Amino acid sequence: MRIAEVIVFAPIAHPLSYLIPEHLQWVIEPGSLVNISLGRTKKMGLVIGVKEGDPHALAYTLKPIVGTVYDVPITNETLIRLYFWISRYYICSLFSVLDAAIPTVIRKNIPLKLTTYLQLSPHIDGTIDAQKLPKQYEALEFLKKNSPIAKSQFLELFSRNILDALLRKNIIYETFRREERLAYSLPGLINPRAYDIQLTPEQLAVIRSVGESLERKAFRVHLLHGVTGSGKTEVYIELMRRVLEGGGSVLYLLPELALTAQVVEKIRSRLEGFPLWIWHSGLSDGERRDAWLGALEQGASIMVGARSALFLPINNLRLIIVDEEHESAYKQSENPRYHGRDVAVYRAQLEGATCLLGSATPSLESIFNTRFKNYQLESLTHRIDHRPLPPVHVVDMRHSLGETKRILSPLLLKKIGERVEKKEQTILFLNRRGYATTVLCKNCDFIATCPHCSLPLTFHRTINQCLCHFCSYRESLRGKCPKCGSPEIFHSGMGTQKVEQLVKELFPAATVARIDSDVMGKRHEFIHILNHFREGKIDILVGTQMIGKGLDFPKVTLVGLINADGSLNQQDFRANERTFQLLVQVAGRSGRGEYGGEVVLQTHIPGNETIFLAKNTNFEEFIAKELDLRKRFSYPPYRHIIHCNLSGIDPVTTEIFAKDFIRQLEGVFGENTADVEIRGPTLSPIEKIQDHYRYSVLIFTPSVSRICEKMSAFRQSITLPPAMTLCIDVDAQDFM
DNA sequence: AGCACGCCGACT
DNA sequence: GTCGGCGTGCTC
Repeated sequence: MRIAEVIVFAPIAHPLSYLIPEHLQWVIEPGSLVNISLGRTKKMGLVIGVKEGDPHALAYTLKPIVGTVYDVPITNETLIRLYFWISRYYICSLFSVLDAAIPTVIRKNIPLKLTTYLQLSPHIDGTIDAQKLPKQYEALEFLKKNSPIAKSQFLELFSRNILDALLRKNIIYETFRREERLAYSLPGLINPRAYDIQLTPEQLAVIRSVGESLERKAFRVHLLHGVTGSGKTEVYIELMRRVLEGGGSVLYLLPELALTAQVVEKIRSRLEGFPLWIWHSGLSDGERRDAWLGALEQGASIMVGARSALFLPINNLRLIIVDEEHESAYKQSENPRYHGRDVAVYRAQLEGATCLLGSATPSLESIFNTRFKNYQLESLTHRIDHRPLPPVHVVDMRHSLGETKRILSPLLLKKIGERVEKKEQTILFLNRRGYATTVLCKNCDFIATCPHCSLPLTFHRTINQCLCHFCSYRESLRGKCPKCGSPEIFHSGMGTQKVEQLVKELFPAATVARIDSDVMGKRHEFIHILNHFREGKIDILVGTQMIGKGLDFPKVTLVGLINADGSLNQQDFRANERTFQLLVQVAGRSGRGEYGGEVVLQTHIPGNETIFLAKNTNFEEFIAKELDLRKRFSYPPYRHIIHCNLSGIDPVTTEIFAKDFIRQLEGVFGENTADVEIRGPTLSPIEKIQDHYRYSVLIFTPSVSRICEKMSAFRQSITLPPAMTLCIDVDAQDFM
């Protein structure tokens, strides 16, 4: 008898076996979605394997599979291996992986939505008297120009009666068709520059190198480090073309959906004729279904999407591009807490495909991998047409007093004024991460730092002390700055609205727009603002880091970074890295066209090394310094961190449990071995969320694969006290 | 996840 | 005596 191994859509750690009934013998394969009964409830499951076996040899009786949801498998063995790997590596249930990997529309098998259309009959008997029946006449004239038309659209213009009359007279008839909801109908950005592309020698060299991997059809990872404005997208498109022409498919990943429209437009204009699909969280059920089934059936296609697109069953996948690979938005913050970039690399490995990671500011992890693993580094060192990187002016804001000057320095104001006069564009950029209550001396550059962790301390009002969240070191800094004199607890809080309002007051002649999370919620409004900005209808754009990524506006000649140091105060060993990336990326928005450009960077710590290196876009030196620092403290990328977050209502029992948790961990792994170092527990930076106190336990390890199985077993063995939750975050990106 | 079983408090 | 709380455990 044939037996199917089925993962049930229920939190069961283990696959269950089901009999394959005779009539489904040749239908069920790994990847088939099936209906099964579990206990006395009906459930859905995914077949992950089929084997020959004797059902009577088992201690329990097997139930038969009730039926299949589709007549074809909706996923494949490669993806099944990917699910298992994610579950193992990220220490989460298979159920949670499937939940993220297989969308509910696919699980529900919702019938395809048909839209009713109205079609003008080819032969019309007689005419309609324009005098007697003016409305019907009008409708007919309209239909002559607009047939076929969606019924709903027609009814917005004409009444129900008119429609019925025309139907009765057989002037029109109803038809049904599948809704057109391919990527092509996406409301997009206005087509960026139409061009005749002349690739630079540097670009050609990268294409040649990655092209070799594509031809070899063996797994390989390339990291493309190309300065802002160096034409990375052109390289991607050229490589995509090669893959598509050879009959392969491409997956193009972006860290967030705000960027998809722009990229899709660019690809569409350059790679016409190849099917292109979009995948992100904003799709409707129908769009999702179309994209999934389209990917499954169609070869030589392009899929542009967010990290969840990694789970699409793409036919003959040859190339995965991870754009802006350094972005921490690639990390999912709910279970399964996977990193899109790392899963992309693993999927490419399973597929025997090429993986291309690209960024102007690659992550330390990826740079590390080019040196110590097998990633191949590719570089684009020049901007297109040898345009220079914009000069950066650093403005010391420490002694700025007064409402206006505290936010906009005289230099920045002067330069904005010049742009407004010359009708050039300005982007003003706010670093929103600037809310941490770091202890920072206004007089000298002193930042209170933990002596054991090389991390800034956070001031806690409740205990009136500075605390390190990595090792619990605490220190009273009341009185004076240990370096000079007057200490002050500094926090830079200012919103985009405030800046917008101020700029409007100061430059009444200019058109000012703002993009922040409020606007981002509305996709159309966001695109609308960007279109207006591109068309030059907006002079000054104010926003947060959302506008700092990948956008290409040739007429921007000034970028102002209002609080460049905000993210340096973060309670996180990646603070330098994030700040550097942010500053370089945002500065890169300036001077992309033929007009040149410059950057004004306002900071309270002008002497800070990260800011200095970002000012000069000195990537090499930044990497050298930062890698050295990480090595000294054995932070990533030298070791991985598994962040365990324990939270409970009562602070005392939660802390006691956290300590007990560590004791048990040490029981499993030993106290400090080469494989595992355990730190904590410490109160989390956000110590209380919704009345739950949160404690962090950090596990440092050189290899997650070596310990994840033990971790998983450990997690299952412990019983959590009531109202206590445990989150395990492998390769955590933030420790809040 | 469901849905059982199971062991303790307040009700016809 | 039973109804019902939700703690623990199993589902091929």
